[in-house]
Amino acid sequence: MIKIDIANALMQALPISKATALQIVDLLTNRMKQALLDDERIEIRGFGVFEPRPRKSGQGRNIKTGQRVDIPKGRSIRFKQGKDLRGIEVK
Amino acid sequence: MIKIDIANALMQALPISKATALQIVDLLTNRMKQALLDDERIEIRGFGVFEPRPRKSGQGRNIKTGQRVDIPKGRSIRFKQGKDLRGIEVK
DNA sequence: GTTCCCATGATCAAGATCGATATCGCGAAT
DNA sequence: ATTCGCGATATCGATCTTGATCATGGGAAC
Repeated sequence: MIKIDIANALMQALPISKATALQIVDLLTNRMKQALLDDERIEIRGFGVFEPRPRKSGQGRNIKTGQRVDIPKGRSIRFKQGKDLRGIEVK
Repeated sequence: MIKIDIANALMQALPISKATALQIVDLLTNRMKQALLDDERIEIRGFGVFEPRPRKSGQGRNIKTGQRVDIPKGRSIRFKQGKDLRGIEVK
């Protein structure tokens, strides 16, 4: 599923054009990006929670040279699946 | 940021009611949930990728009883942040 | 606006999994 | 059709994962 698929789902359920649907998707993702970049957590019950969290990790490895590389602390976004997505049966 | 905040952002940018905005948010999250439950990956360039993946884990521990608990293989949703969310500066 | 209900966070340990890097091929997005 | 983000890959330390229970607050009903 990619952006277009989501937009299609939207325009099928609402009386809007695909262009508008795409606008909406972009709008939402942009707002969410802003929030996450602003270190704000996003919680949508039933779906999941996006939580920006500091990462200190340690060191990785440069595949080319094989040498170790220090991984700066930085920050990562953790997505914790909500109840509706938990307990998924293994197919 | 919670569902209402997202809906507000939507209604501020588009000529729609808050009720409609909420509908849209629910619609999107529901469709995404369906896709994920259907073992489908969701990719939105720049934002991130939701990827259902099998988990085999091993065993955890029940805090109450202190006894080990077998962690069933199940499935988890991994969210990999896109380029726009990577390289977040540490504040 | 106000209230009620139930999803979520925190907590334990230990083992599975992730993340960062560089390059290229593929495919998402325009 | 063009552009440019993403997957795959290797290593290994940091981080996530599960279950039970209470407190908190998301979010929906009134």
